[in-house]
Amino acid sequence: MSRPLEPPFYERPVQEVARDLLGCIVVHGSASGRIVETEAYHQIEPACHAYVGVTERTRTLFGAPGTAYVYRSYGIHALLNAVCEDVGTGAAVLIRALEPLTDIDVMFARRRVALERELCSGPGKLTQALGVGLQLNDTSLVDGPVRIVGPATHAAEVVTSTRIGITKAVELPWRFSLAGNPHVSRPWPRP
DNA sequence: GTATGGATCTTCT
DNA sequence: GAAGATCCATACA
Repeated sequence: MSRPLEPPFYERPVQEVARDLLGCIVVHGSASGRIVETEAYHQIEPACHAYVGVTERTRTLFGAPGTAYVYRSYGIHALLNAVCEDVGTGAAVLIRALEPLTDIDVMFARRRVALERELCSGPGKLTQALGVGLQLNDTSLVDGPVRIVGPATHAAEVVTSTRIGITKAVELPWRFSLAGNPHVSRPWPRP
């Protein structure tokens, strides 16, 4: 049986949630994909948007656990996060990569790429493939329109490494991915 | 295969 | 006015 993850799942340390989200499924309409890569962000470290406190942009980050935080990156891309921990705490898990499961033909139509591994292998790519946009900011990941369902179904080891694309707090090992999965956004660092 | 720069716009200083 | 949790096309090796 699979069902949407409930708020208590998100109301835990954000690093635990990031690790446990691997293998769960993101669903939007009839399109879905398995989470294979995540990153944790928390207000205590400067790479997180919430580090500067509550602003119009970051308000969602301090909201209820299990809420979607969608924001625009580099003026072009929409990035999907799952808000974690208590109300009033700015913490979220960035969904960085998915393994496409259903409605793959629709994803190809949205993405206009040739290879399946190019559909969702990056945080800006997967939102485009799923049709997730900024209008879904501050919506529920429990009741939809975008849902994350569990329990996790995968047999792979979880690899921990450092986060990607940031300039502050780069040393924190808060990136989690499934070992050997071809749909991750970047290869893993050498052992 | 790796390297570089452009696109494009919100947010905060 | 500058920077940013990115992606893609293009150039070169």
